[in-house]
Amino acid sequence: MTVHAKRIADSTVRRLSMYLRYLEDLDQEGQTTASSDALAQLSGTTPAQVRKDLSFFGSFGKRGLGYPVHELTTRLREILGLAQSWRVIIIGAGKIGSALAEYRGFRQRGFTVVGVYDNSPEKIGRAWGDATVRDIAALATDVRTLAVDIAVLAIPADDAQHVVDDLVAAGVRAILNFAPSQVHVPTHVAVKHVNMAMELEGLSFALTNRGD
Amino acid sequence: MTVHAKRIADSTVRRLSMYLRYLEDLDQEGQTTASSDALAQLSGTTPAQVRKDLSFFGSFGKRGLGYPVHELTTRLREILGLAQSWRVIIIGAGKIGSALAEYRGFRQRGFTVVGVYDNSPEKIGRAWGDATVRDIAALATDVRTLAVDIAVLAIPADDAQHVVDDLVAAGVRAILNFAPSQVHVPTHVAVKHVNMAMELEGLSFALTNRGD
DNA sequence: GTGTGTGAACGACTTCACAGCC
DNA sequence: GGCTGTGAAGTCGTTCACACAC
Repeated sequence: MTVHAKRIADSTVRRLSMYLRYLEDLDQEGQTTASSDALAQLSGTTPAQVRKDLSFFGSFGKRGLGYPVHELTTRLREILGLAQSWRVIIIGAGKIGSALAEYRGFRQRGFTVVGVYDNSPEKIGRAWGDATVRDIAALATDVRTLAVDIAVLAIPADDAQHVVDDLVAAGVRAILNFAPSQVHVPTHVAVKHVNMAMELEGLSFALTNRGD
Repeated sequence: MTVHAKRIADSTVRRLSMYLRYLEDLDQEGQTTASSDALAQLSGTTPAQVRKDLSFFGSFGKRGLGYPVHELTTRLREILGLAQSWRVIIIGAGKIGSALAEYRGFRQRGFTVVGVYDNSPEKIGRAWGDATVRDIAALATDVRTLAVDIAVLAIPADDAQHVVDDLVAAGVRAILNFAPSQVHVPTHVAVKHVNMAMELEGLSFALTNRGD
């Protein structure tokens, strides 16, 4: 299963994620089919792109009709690995972490927070949602006992690489990094960066060079 | 000034932003020059990429030596439009917005929060950092009087397009969208998306298809 | 010798365009 | 008639490799 001849591009996966979101909406609205054109308009891409993206994984559509909404929704969940539940820890008991944990879609999509960590004595031991903030020193052992799949880093940039090294050593294979710094990992570890500052600077650049 | 023959790629701008971050560090450490190789290693890219990125804007380096750290730092700030201060409003007085406003780099880079908005009666009127949460209904007029450059959207996906339309009508030309939905804007408006759910799903995909 | 600047080669993603099927 | 699936063509970004400057 999920044997791909080609490596799937990052951009494709991102779009699949977006298609899924809109398909869920359509499904709830009772739509039974959706054309590549409709999906494209919703997700801000082109019909050809939608068809190409989906074609990497099979032929889900019916010519002359479009794609079966409910079926494709299920299929996309499988493809994205959302048919199962992922065990997530959040490192850094600050605003970002709690914004994430609070986010409805987070649980809805099968991500479960199984631990929250911080290095500040003031925060350790405090209640945090359903969980209790634990000492970051416990990470190495907890990663194994909690069977952690994904670690979310919401800590200062200077600490990021150090913590990542510990996580990787402990066996974590997926990291979502909110710290505004590049982290280095072995090839078998997947890392995604969310860098608000960078996006903001992208806007700054756009505003500055708008007149060209 | 800033007359570019070519359109600068988004990926290039993102890397410039990263180079700047590391150059600032190097500058503070007292480093006077940095090679493309050094910058590449810090930012997780290649030396050729660094040189190419910078070459779009001029010849800053000295052959055999590298790039002058302080000078390049200043130059990159100018290029990215960070030499000036940008006036930012945050829409949605929740965790995400406050995480952003709290972030040190935010102010440091010249982004100033000039207003915070929400539609919840419970939140309107409350203090929020230095500001007071205002009614989202005041947006249209405030955008002009406050001379807003950038609007940050930290509201539910369903409300995003509606608010964006209002913002665009009021003259905002740069939007940072944290809502997990695509928003449609005229071409003269710059939009960046930060979608945590999408990144997380990218990791889910990677974990699911790791064995390939 | 060391490291930049850059055209040329390469590779990857996107768009086109049309055959095929409903 | 409408819409998918997909090779082919096109476009855009990255990597190479080397002349050139310090």
